[in-house]
Amino acid sequence: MTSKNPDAKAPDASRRSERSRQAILDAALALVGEVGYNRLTVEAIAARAGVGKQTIYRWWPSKAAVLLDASLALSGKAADEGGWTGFPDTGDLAADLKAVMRATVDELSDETYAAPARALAAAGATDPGLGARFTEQLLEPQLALYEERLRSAREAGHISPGTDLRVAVEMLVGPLTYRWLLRTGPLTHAFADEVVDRVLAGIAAHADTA
Amino acid sequence: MTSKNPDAKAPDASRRSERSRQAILDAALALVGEVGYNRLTVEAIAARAGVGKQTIYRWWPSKAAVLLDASLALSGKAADEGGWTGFPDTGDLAADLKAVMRATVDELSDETYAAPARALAAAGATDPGLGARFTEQLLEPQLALYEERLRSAREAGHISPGTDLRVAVEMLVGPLTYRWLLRTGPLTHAFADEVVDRVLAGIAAHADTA
Amino acid sequence: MTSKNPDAKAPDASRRSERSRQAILDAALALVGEVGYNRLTVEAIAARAGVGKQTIYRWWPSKAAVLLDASLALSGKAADEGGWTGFPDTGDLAADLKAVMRATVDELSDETYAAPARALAAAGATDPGLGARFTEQLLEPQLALYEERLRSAREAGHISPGTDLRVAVEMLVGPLTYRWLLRTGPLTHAFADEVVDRVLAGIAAHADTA
Amino acid sequence: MTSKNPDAKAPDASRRSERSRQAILDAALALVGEVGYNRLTVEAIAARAGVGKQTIYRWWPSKAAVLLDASLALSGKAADEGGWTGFPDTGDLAADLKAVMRATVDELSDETYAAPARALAAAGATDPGLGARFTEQLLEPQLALYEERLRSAREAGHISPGTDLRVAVEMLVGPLTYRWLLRTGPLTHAFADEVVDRVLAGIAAHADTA
DNA sequence: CGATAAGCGAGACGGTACGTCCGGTCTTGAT
DNA sequence: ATCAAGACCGGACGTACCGTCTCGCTTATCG
Repeated sequence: MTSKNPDAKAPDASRRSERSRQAILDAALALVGEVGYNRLTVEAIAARAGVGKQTIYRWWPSKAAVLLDASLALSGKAADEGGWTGFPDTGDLAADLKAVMRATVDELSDETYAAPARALAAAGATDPGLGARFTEQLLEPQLALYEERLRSAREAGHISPGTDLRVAVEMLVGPLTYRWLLRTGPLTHAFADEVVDRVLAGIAAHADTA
Repeated sequence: MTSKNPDAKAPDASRRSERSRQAILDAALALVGEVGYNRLTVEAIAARAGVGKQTIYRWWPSKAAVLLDASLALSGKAADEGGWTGFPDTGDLAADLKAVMRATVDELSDETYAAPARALAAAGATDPGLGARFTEQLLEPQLALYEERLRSAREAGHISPGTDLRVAVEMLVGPLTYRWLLRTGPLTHAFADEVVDRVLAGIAAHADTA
Repeated sequence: MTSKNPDAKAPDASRRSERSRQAILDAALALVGEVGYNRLTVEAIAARAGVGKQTIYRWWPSKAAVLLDASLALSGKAADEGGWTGFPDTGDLAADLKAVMRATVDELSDETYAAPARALAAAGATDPGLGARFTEQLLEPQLALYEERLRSAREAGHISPGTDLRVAVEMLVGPLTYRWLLRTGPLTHAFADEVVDRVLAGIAAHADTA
Repeated sequence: MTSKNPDAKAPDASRRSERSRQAILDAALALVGEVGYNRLTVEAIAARAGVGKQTIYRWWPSKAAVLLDASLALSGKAADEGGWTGFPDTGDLAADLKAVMRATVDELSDETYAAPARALAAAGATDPGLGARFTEQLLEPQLALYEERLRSAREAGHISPGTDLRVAVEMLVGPLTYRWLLRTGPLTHAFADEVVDRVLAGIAAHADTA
């Protein structure tokens, strides 16, 4: 009789109220922006959404899960609207990476997007289950795009063939995320550019030929 | 110019009970290891420490602040016992960095140390005030050691004279911290070594001379 | 026109749990007998009743109010069980009054009944709002019975037609209550009889005919 | 090791600070008037009096005891100032009793005097130990004056020689106190007069001669 | 006449209870 | 069967006071 009770009656998703689902996700995003994650409560989400608390608990296990779904919806909508078909690939790896990293800096500086993201990252650090979903559903798709671009560059011979692409990706986004979460310094385009330049220098093709 | 209530009577620190202070910090560390940060309560800390709740609220504004002080004390004690006088400087920069980064990997893999640290990093991400103290008091001293070692290397001509040391430091610890907090992959010595090698390649002296 | 906060959401009384209501009243009576009014706490009532504190605060403003309702229920039950249809009226006024007053003396000497009553009287003396409810709901019904009996006697010509019945009633119960609350002397049947005799002498029919 | 520890060092009364004693009693009276007995706290008394809490606990066992002493001092001062040498004895018993009872009505209607008195009566009803002191030290002296006056009347043949003086006294003050504490009706001179007349009629000399 | 011990103002301390908030479950009536 | 509404049990919150316990600091005897 654990929390993930296999006997639990799974709610019938086909009867789910789409209206309520949307209202809950909207309310969660609005409230996390207003009061922050720590003061965000399921009760307030329900009240704001005009929904019974049970309707939230029926479909999500925690406020963090609600917020994660809300963020997924948000990023999905952003992708649709922005017409993002993928990572730019102009042939100039440094330029492409800088363009994306600068856009990321801008996004992380906009508290509308950043507040829920920060909250989820923080909650995920403490709650492994949530963290797994967060990483898998929000982070990985992004990382995969980076990785794909780097793979293309490696095949083009622009970076060393022995480069571990996964490590390279994390060397790019790691420092950015570090500054963003831990606020050890200003999150600027210059910082992003510098990281890109140094990482590329570290994995450059000539590095192995030397 | 207090942060919250200018009318608040500041308690008289000279009368503070050292016995209670220690008991509270010990209890906080013990409990965060047992139940995790989310289930950690001020009430439980007080009970475990054999202390009135007010004695906690008198000296700390939140459980996060207690945990920060506890971590500071812990790292202070670790430094004392470990006889750490600073960063190793054998002349071999890569080896020195790898030694420290591997030690960090080990520490972050030991949940005894990692649980409170993760909790604080997460709480700090959400609470700027706390985050500032966390970064300043726990993180910066570590970063400063890295920076100093890199400065020494730069002066010795082992890395490019134009290197922004601060950025270099964050390129080292950023990816590590990223994996640790977001669990995007296993936190291994190999990963640490790879990061060190790639970063050093990126800031190597010959990079500019080439 | 609520007494305190016009914004307060009134709870929906139709959904109230009768089981909880009963458990709370029972627990309150039991506890006031065990530890006395001063050491009676809302927390203990809730614990004993197996109820959340909020369920008490939702329906009552204070422990005194709980105790008042508990006493009302108790006196209601006593009236039901005792088959009390009203004041005795045998035609012998003195005998009837003595019977009732002696019964009152017995009741007030039984701490089971007396403890909550004393507590309520005391709390009511200090808290006008509570006092009004106490007087109106517990005391007045009793006084009305006395008054009715005296009216019947006045109509029968057994007491002076000019007698202020209200004052007469309070001359009967006042001294009794005085001894009970202030413990200026033993509360005995003899005392009750003496008061009845003296008061009747003071309002006797011949007093005006003389 | 009970609360009345015989080993307890009795404080040395000869060293007691009269200034503090007065300040405490004054503060207690002032505060009980401002916030009522229930919200009166030892801490507030100490703060208002500019006194350490221990100085209160050293000399009194509870806030009720402080208030009792304060009331004693107050009634003592009132007696001094009023030049009250005792009960009036003009030879007209009814007139004398009415004069005193009317004065009592006036006093009980003045919340300055009434608030602490009501609080003490209420506290005494619930706390036997305090009640005993209250009755003995504040009430009995008053009752004794009544009793003395009635004895004088009995010796003068104005009331029946068989009258139980103690009961007679309580028949006079009981109804008054009852109305005052339980607020069953307005506390007026007319009420006092009516009670005096009826009681005297009940214990009149001719009552036995008839 | 200087030590020494009391009372004293101040307030930190271990506790208990307060009244509130919210988590997560359950019940009711409407759709 | 889901939903809006919200009562319910439980538990933690942060606060207010309780009564005890040091702290230095006057006093005010007494050796």
